[in-house]
Amino acid sequence: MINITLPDKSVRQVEKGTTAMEVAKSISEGLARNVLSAKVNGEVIDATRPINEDATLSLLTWNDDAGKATMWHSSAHLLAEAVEQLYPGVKFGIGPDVENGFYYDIDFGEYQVTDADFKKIEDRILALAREKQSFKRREVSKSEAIKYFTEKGDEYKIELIQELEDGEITFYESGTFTDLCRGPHLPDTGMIKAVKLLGIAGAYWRGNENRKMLTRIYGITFPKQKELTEFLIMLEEAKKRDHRKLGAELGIFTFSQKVGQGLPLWLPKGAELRERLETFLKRLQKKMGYMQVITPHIGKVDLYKTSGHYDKYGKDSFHPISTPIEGEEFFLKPMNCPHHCEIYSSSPKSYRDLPYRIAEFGTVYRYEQSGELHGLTRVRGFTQDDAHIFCTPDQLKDEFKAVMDIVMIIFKALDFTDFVTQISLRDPDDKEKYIGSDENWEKAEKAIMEVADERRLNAVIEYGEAAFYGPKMDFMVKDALGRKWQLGTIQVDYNLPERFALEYVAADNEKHRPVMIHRAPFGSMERFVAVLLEHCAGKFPLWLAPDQVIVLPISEKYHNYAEKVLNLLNNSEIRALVDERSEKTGRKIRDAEMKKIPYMLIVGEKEEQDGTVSLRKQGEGDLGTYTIHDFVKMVNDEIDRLLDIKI
RNA sequence: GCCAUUGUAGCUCAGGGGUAGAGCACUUCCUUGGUAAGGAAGAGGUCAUGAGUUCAAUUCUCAUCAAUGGCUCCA
Repeated sequence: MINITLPDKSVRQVEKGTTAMEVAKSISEGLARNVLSAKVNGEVIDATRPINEDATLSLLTWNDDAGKATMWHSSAHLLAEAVEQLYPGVKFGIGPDVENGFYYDIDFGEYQVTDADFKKIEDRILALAREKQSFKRREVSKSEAIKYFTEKGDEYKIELIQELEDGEITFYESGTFTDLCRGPHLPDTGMIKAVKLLGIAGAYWRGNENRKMLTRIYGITFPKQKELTEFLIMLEEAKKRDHRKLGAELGIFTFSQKVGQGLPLWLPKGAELRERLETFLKRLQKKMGYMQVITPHIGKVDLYKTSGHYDKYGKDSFHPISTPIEGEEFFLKPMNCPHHCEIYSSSPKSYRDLPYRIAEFGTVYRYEQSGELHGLTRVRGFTQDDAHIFCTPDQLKDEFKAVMDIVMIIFKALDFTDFVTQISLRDPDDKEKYIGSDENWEKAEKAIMEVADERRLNAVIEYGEAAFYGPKMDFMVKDALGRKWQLGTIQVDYNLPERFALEYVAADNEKHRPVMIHRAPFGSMERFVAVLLEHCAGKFPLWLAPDQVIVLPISEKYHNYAEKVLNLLNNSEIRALVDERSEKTGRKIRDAEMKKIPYMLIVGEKEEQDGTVSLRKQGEGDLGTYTIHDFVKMVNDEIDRLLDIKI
C-alpha cells in the first residue's frame, strides 16, 4: 500500500500501482470525467499512469493551466494524426502546447497547405476525437526509436532522438499515429469537443534560420463548443483594442509608404499625448536629480567603433552616411549612450559629481528586419526616454533601486498592474556575443541579482537575453492579444566606461572608473504609447486624454453660452471643444462617446439660465447638473488624484 | 531577412477581361431638436506601383512596394 496526499492534505491509502484516474473515480465519477492529467510529486503525468510510491497528487482539469496544456498537447497529436491521414508522406518536427493552444511543425514536401485546407483538417480532428482514442505510452530503446523513424522516413524525429539518452525515450501511440513524446496526454481524445485551426506560418526547424523552414499550423481546442465561441469573441474584442486600429481612429499616428517602413508619423493629437508623457517623466526626473541634455542624431563612425556597436550591428544597420570628404562617415545614432559618454568626459569628474545623471528623449534609428516591424511596437525610428547614470561602484545599488522606483511610479500612474520583471543575463555558453571581461560581467550580474533579491522581486531569469555590453532588468507588459513587449529597461554596464576610458577622481585623489546604468522607464515613446493604447482601449486617463471635455449645445441658440463655458474651461487649462454641428443631442452624444472623450457637457436653456452644465461621463452616462466651477474643480481633483505620486 | 496571406473611396467591405459600387465619414441645404445614429442632395477612386499577355487589364502572369499572422532578430 502507498499513501496519496491530496491537495486538501487528506491522505488515502491505495494499492501500489493505482492510477490518478482510479483515485479520481474513488472520489466521484463526475470528477473522473473531467480529469485531464495529474500532478504527482510535482510532475505532471498521464492520469492513467500507475503511481508506485507515496505521493502528493493533484488531479488536473480544464481549470488548471497544466490541465489545459495536457489537452492541447494531445490535440497537437490529433492534428498530426489527421494531417498524416489526409496528406500521406508528410514529416513531422515538433508539436507542443503553447499559451493559447498548440501547434505542429510539419514538412508537407511538395504540397502547399493553405487555410483552405483547415476545414478538412478540423473535421478529421473532430472525427478522430470522437473515436475516444487512448494514448498508449511505451518506453523504447534508442536504437528501436531510430529504427522506427528511419523506416517511416522522418529525419526530423531521428535528429531529435539522436540527442536523447538511451533509456529516457518514450513513444505515445494514439489511433494511427505514433510520436516521440514525453507526454503527458489525456486519458482519451473524447474530451476534445471543439477545434479551431488558427493560422499557418513558416517556422525554421529548431529555430535556426539556416535550416529548413517547416509549415507550422496553430490551433486550439476546447472541452465545450461554447468555450470556443467565447474564445473567438474574445479575439474579436482584442482586435478592437489593437493600437494600430485605435491609433488611426483617434488620430494618434500614421505611416506612409513614401516615408518608409517602420517610420511613424505622429499626428497632432499623438504628438500632444507624447509631450504630456514626456513632461510627466521630466518633472519626475528633475526631482530625482537628473539633468536634461541634447545630442545630435548622427555621430562619426569611430564613435560607434569605440562603443562596440559598429562591430556588433554595423553591417545589419542603416549604412553610414558619407560626406564630400573622402573617408569621412557618419552613423545615424542607434543608441544615445556613446554621445552621453562623451558628455561625461567633456570635463574632469570628481567623486563629488557622482552620481552624474543625464537624460534625453533621444531619437534613434535601427534597421530592424522588415518582417519584424509591427505598428508602433517595433519601428525603425523611435525616441527613447533615455538616461545614463555614471556612479561609483558603492552607489550602484541605490541608483538602480531609484530607477526601479521611477518605473513603478510610471506603471502605477498608468495602471499597468500586470507586468513581468525579467532579468536578462549573458548566455554562459556563448560569451563571444558579448564585450568585456568575465570579471565585469560577474560584477554587473551580481549587482542586479542582489537588488532583485533585496526588493523581493519575483523576477524571471533569462540567460542569453542580456545586451551585448551588460545584463539588464526588463519590465514586460502584454498587448491586447497577450504578446509580451519590453517596456522599461535598466542595464548595468562596466564595459562602456572602460571603452570610453571614463574616470573620476575619488577621495583618495586617485583616478577610478565609474559604473554606468542605462535606463529607459517607458522603453520608447512609440512602444509605450502602443501598449498604453491597448491597455486602456483608447480611453486614456483624464490627464492624458487628447480632448478632455466636449460641450454639446442643444441647439444653435445656446452656442454663445457653449463658447462661454469653453472659455472658462480653457482658462482652467482643461482641454475642451464645442460641437457646433446642427445635429440632435443624441447624435452629438453618440459621436463624443465614440471618440472616447471623457466628459460631455450638455447645455441648453436650463443651463444657460442657471449658469450650470449637465454632465455626462463617457461610458457611464448622465451624472446630473453641476456649476461650471464645481465641474472644473472635479476635473482638477481627478487629475491630481491620478498623478498623486509620492517620491 | 524567411514562410503564408492580403492590397478597390478617409474607414469597413462588395464586385469582376469591356476603365467601378454600398454603408459610415466628408460638403451643402432643410431641420433647432434634452442624454448613443433626423432628412435630402453632392463631392470623392490612375482599383498599391511597374512591366508582360490580350483587340481590350482594376480583374490574368511576373516583379516591386506596403500591410497582416508567424519564424528568426531586437543595442
